[in-house]
Amino acid sequence: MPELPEVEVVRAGLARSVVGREIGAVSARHPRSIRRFPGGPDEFAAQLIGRTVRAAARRGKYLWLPLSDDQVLLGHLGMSGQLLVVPRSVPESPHLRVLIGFADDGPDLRFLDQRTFGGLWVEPAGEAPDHLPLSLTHIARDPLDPLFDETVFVSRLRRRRTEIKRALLDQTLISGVGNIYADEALWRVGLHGGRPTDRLSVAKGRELVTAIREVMIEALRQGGTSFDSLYVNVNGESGYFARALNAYGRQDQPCARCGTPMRRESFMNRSSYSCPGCQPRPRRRRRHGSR
DNA sequence: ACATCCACCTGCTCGC
DNA sequence: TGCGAGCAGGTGGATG
Repeated sequence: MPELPEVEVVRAGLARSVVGREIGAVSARHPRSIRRFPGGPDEFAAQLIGRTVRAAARRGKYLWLPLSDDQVLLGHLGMSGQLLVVPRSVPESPHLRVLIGFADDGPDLRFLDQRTFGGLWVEPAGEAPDHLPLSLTHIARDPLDPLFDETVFVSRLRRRRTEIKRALLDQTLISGVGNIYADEALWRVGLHGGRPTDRLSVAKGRELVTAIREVMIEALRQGGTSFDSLYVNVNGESGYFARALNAYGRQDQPCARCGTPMRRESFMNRSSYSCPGCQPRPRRRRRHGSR
């Protein structure tokens, strides 16, 4: 899926292209894409038509558009979702799931989603300034959020009894990190993802946060990571960070730091990439209570 | 509360 | 060419 940098690219595009516009016709073409909205397609459209988009917000990998009347249009791109801003004359793609038109007859907002893991829904707004809706309160602040509390994150991380990569992918601990940026950040600080969280020093924890933030900011500057046309901005354009990746997808290629061929391991039913030289596997955890 | 696993989908690539 | 297996950037809900 798009991780934080890719979602932020989309949010910025929405801020430029749809804020201030009144929603016109709405058509939900696939019930699965609005499954998180209890009312079904007609009610979904009714909740949107006539309302004006006030802002474009994001937390982690979730996006939302605060609307007039204290409602928000929420979205998650899942593994393959796209939010595109396209002129009405552009033919519909076979993966079009939700079509949102505007009263000004300008470009549509189209939600495309090949695998339908993503979705859109409408919900009452939360409190200002962000209007974070209730369904997102379990999502932790992300490392680019000015209110992200690094000290709290590191201490929660060290209280966990799990592996560091699992923890990074847990959106209730830190949001926005997915499989690519977890591997990139772990490579940068020389940690294997299997290292136990409760034996990480505070200093190393802070280093890790810095690495996550740095790799995300660099990716953002390059428009995000795109291996194919699935991950694009609202204008359908790919980002260029894929060429700057040091870990993800680099199995058997030399480590950019030490030259050792990179390894690929299976983890949580997905792939993890790391350097055997810079990121040694942890020794087996000592039994609890032993010394 | 916390930790872990799996279902939910489509489409592409690879080996036979 | 065809076919099955394996793989893909995520999450919520069910289970311990």
